[in-house]
This record gives sequence, structure tokens and C-alpha cells, in this order.
Amino acid sequence: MGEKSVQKRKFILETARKVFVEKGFKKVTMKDIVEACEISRGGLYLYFESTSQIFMEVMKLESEEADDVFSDSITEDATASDILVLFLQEQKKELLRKKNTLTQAIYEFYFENQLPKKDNVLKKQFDSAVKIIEKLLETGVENGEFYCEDCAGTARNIIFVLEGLKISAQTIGITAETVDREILYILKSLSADE
Amino acid sequence: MGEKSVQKRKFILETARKVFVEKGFKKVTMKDIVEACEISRGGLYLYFESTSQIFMEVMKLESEEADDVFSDSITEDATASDILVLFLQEQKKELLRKKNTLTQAIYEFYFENQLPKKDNVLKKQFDSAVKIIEKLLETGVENGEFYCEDCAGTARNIIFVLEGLKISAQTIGITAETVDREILYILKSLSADE
Amino acid sequence: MGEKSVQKRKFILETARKVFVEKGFKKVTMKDIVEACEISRGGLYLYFESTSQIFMEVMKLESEEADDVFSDSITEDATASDILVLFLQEQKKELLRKKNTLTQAIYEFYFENQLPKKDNVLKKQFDSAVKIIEKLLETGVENGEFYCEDCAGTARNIIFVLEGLKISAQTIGITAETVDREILYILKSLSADE
Amino acid sequence: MGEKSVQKRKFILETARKVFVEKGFKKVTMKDIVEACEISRGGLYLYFESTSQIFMEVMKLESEEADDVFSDSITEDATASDILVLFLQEQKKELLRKKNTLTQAIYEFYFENQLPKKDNVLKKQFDSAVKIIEKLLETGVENGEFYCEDCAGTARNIIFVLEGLKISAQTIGITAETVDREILYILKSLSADE
DNA sequence: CATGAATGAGAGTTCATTCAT
DNA sequence: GATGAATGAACTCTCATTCAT
Repeated sequence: MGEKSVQKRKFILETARKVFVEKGFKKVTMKDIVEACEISRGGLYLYFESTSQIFMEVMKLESEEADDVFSDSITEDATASDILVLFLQEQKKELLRKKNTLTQAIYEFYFENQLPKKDNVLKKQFDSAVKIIEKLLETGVENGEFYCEDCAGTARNIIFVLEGLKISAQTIGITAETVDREILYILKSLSADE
Repeated sequence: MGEKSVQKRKFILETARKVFVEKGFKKVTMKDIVEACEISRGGLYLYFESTSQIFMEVMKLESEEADDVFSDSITEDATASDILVLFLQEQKKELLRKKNTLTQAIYEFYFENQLPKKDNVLKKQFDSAVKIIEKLLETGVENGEFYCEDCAGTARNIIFVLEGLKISAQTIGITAETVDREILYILKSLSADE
Repeated sequence: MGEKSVQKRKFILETARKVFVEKGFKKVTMKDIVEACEISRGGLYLYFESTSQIFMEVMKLESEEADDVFSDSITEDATASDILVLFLQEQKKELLRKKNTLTQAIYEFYFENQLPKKDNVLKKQFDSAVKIIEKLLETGVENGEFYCEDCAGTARNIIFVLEGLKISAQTIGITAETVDREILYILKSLSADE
Repeated sequence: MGEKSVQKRKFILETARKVFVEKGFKKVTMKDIVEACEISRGGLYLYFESTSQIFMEVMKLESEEADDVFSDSITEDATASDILVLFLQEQKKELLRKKNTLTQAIYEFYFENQLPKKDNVLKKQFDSAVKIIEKLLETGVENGEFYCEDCAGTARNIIFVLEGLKISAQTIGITAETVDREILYILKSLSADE
């Protein structure tokens, strides 16, 4: 079975993404996607066989693009501090964005599918985020920008805070001020005690 | 509603709780609850009209009982530090407990139902947890047990970390070591810099 | 799960029987039965979960009734010869009856479902028919009505001929004359050679 | 239809035959045949328009080849008895062969399609088989090999027994012993009473 | 001729919800 | 109050059949 039309495949994934953004994961049916794509019932099954499969492919696309975005944001002569602030601002935007976010759908998906590490995109993202922050902190410490005893621990802590903010945004709702406060708290703790 | 029905009402809520613990929120149907309760289909509708309503009442019960548990754990002559450690250990147990937890169901419920503050049990819990930690920190600071410049900020930070751990436990899975590391990190930051 | 309404259950089986008579087994869908019964789609599933299950129950009913019919037909003072002729006439009627016959459906059903001996109604019917004919022949031989060296063998042979007629009736079509000729052939062979 | 297509046509029929052997008739879809042939969906429709049409053509091929096989088996100087035994042995093999048999598919096909005599291949085969056996018996009687009063009747009887065995093989299952017993019974009746 | 993507009808199945008893 | 049979809407999935390339 060939890839059918790669164009259409991508079109479906992009359209399905919008549906997932709007409805989360569990609520979405094949019918929803069919209707959003304005294709035939059977047509969708030519490309995908379940919402789970579609969602996983949407996430794959998503993470590929995310990588691009991230590497772009690191410009040549930015300091560690600059980059960290940039990163946190990026996270803030993401956190406060009501629409265009897969966050809720991703959570729902992983509630149902406790995938093994290898396939767990979320885990990969988590680990890679920790790694990135850790390096940033180490660079910052070398340059005298930051102070931290246990960079790995601090990096993990930062990511957990961001995760906490993320889930709170989805459930109890948070304001820009709340995010700002937490970002400041993080930055302060990195510089406070020199 | 007569006396008898109060009994049955409670029985249904307790049974439904088990179902939500097992399946989360979205997946649960009225049929599931009917079957778990071994009552008639129509019977359930005499008491409740939707899984949402049932779930909200389950959460109400839950939070009432939770309050009890919490106030119990504060014994007379414990230090702030003792109580904080106790609280964090309690959270750890909760985090690592796979079963008997409504966590996932609660998240799912709030994904669908962005309730206004008044009815948002999650928000109330969040706020009250922050308040409690804040007071604890303040007491600790007064007693010279802790050091912290901005107790409110630190309290919020702690809660966000716990939230981050909680959602991670549900999605990517976390180990006891991961929780311990974060708890240690929190405690260290409270004492590190006197 | 109770038996729901036994009345309705039986009504469904009787109605489904007509559908199977008309369409055979494979062609029949749950929808066909729903429509024939004039009940709701979901209603049928309250009683049965597949056409196979329904068909097996129809056959069970059928064979129970068949037993009754058969025992009725053996009157007190009939000779073996009388009974055999009666039996063969009964078979003839059955063979030539276009409608009201489950024959085709039964064949189709067993094509798909090679059931183990225990559950194979067809096999049971076959064996019991052989037994009955055999006894009849033995009685006939004792009374000097028939001549046969190997009653068991002859009985089996008779049943296989009837099976051959039955399947031929369903596929190539047979006439009353054809059946009569075979019946005569059978009877002649029983008396020919004294 | 050009030369090339005759090849392909035949290829499709041969491949479809395998599918019918495996699945019977009703269960087979155009898709099944398309996939077995590894041709395009539309391609199949250029040659055939339904599974029924394909099946009828498969049967036509089959019967042509069957004739060949049969005439081969009659060697010059074999006695009628030899040929009859050979024929019955051939039938036995056929009966017990689970795979490579269209039998079930043929039955299913004729259940649905009560074709008029002209097109009813099964009927033709039946009649021609009776004719052949009849001639064989007559030859045998002339040569003193067999005894039978009514060769036509006996021939028909033999064929009906074989039909009975055939359908039984497909539905309730039969053993080699069962077939042997019936063959012996037939042969005995031809010689018993001289 | 040949392809295979696309369509849409239709079958199976599950449940929320109602209602006569 | 309580029951549970009954309904019908909604979803999943599969194919026969068509048609642009």
C-alpha cells in the first residue's frame, strides 16, 4: 500500500490537529475528522485506522516542527540568561494561549495510553527540555550569570514548575500575572545568592 | 427526598467513585455506574441526571473528607518543619499511588468543564493548599526553622512543583526517587541560605 | 440479566426463523431481523448478540418440535413397513416444500461453523435418523416384512440418499417424480430378494 | 478483447478459484479477489462485474477440465467393474479432501442462484454423472460383472448417495471409513443377488 | 487498458434516556 | 420510589463501484 497522496495525508493531519485542539483527544471521533476534512467516511480509513494513530502522527509532526522552532530561537551571541528568559517567555505564551494548543489532547491521550518509554513522546520532550535547561544553567554558571549548586536538580525543578503551570492552565485557569510571578521566582533563585 | 434516599444517594456516589478511579471521567457511562451499583437504569436517573453531576458530587464528598484528613495530621506540638515534611510525604504517597486516585478523572473532568471559580473545586483546593503552606512557612520562619524571603511565592512554587509531579505521574510516569529528589530540593531551598 | 420477556424472545426467534427460511443464513443481518420483528435496533441486542446465536436457538426450537412431530407419527398398531412409508412420505413433503424450510440456512450455517460433535445439531439429527431407521428395519425383518442382510448399513444408505435428495432439491431442484423413484427404489431393495 | 486480456482473464479466474476454495462463495468480495490477484480495483471491473459472474466462469473452466480428467481415467482395456471402482475411489478422494475443493462454494452459489436448467452446471454434472454410471452398469451387466434390474434407477441411487456423502462431508464431517462402507454397500448390491 | 483514490451506502454495536408497570 | 425493556441516535468500519489520470 503506497502512501496514497502525501499531500492529502498531511492535509488530514493538519485538519485533525485543529479538531484535537478544539475538542481534546477522547471526544474526537473518526466522524469528526471526516467532517472537518470534508472527505468521505471511507476516505479517511484509506489513510488512518483510528483516532489514536492520527493523534500520534499529529504529535510526531508537532514535535518535529517544535524542534525547528527551538533551534531557531538560539541566536549566535545570546547569553545563557537571554536564552533562558526567551525560553520562559515562549513557555508563557504557550501556557496562556487558549487556542491552538494540543496540550489538553496530549494529556488525555496519555491518560489512556501509558506508552512504554520508547514511544512516549511526552517523556522524550520532558527529558530533552530538562537537558536543555541544564546545559543552559551550566553555561550560565561558567559565565557567572547564574548561581546554582545542583544544575540538574534546578533544571528538573524548573520543568516541573512549568508542567504544574501547564496543567493548571488547562484546569483551573491561570493569569499572565501568575506565570510572571513564577518566572520571576525562578530567575531570582538563580541569581539571588551570589 | 426522604431519608431512605440519602442512604442510596451516598451508596451510589461511593460506588461511582470507584468507577471513576478505575476509568477516569470521560470513559465512564451511566451504564457503567448502573452496573457497578447493581441498581436499575431508571433508578439512577431518580438521583442523578448525568455523569458530570455525579462526578461533581463525588468531588464534593472527596474534598470534605480530605479536609478532615488534613486537619487530623496536624498534631499539637509538631514543628512547622515536621508538618511540612509530613505533608510532602503524604503528597508523595498520593503521587505514587496508581489506584484509588481520582486524579486522572479530575483532570479529565476539568478539561471538559471550565467551571467558574465558585464551583471549581480544584481551584479551591489549589488556593487552600497554597494558603496552608504559606502559613506553615511563615510559622517556620518565625521559629527560625526556615528561611524564605517571599513565603507566598515559595508556597505557590511548591504547589506548582507538586502539580507538575502529579500530572507527570499520570502521563509519563515517575519513580519514588524522582519525587524524593524534588522534595529534597524544596526543603534544601528553605534552609540553604541562612 | 433475566430472560427479559420470554414471550418476546420467542416472538423474535419465530420471526427470525421466517427470515432465515427466506434468505438462508449468511445473507441475514441483524438489521433484517430487527425489521422483520418491527423492533428497535438496540432492542434485538437485548436478547441476542449475533445472527449465529439467534440461528442456533432457532435450530434448538426446531429440533424440539421435530421430535414431537416424529413421536406423534408412530401410532400404536402400525407395521414397520407402514411407519417407514410414512416416514419417507414425510421426508418427501419436506424435500419438495420450497418455503418454510430451514434446510438451506442450516447448510450455510454449518459451512461456516464446523461445530464439534457435541454442539452439531445436524450430526445429532443424522445419527438419530439412522438409529430410527435401523430399528424400524430390524423390526420389519423380524416380522418378515423386510429383507436385509445389514440393517445398519441399509439404514445409513437410506439416510445418505435422503441427504442427497435434500441437497439436490436446494441446488439443482428435483421433482416429485424423482423423489418417488428413489423411495420406490429403497422399498424395492428391502423386499426384492426374499 | 485483445490477446493480452485473455491471459489476464484466465489468471484472474485461476486466482479467484483459490479464493473461492478457501472462503466459499458468499464470503468472497471483489476486494478479496483484487487483493489475491494483486491487480487494481478498477482493473478487475474491466473483466468482470461481480463475484457471481466470476464464479460462474470459474465453474465453466472447472467443468471443462473435469471432463478431461474423467475421460483420461478410462483406459482401453479396463472392465466396467474396474472403472466403477476407480470412479468411486476418485469420488472418495474428492470427498475427503478438505482443501482445493470448490464444493462448498458451489453449494452456496446455487443456494442463491436457482439457475434455469440451461445454465445450471451442477445439474448438467449430475445428469452426466448418472448417464456415465448407467452406461457402465449396462456394460457390466452385459459382461456378467454386475447384476441390476433397473440400471438407470441404480445409477441415480448411486449418485444421490454420493451427493449425500458430499454434503455430509461439508457439514457434519465424515471419515474415510464412512465412505468405504457406502462404497462397499453399493458394490455389494450390484453383485449380491445373481 | 490500467490504476487506485474517493465515495457513500449499510452493517454491527453501544448507550443515554424514557416510560409503562 | 423502583424497575428494566425499549427506543433511536451516534459511531466504527467495510466494500462495491466509479472516475480522473
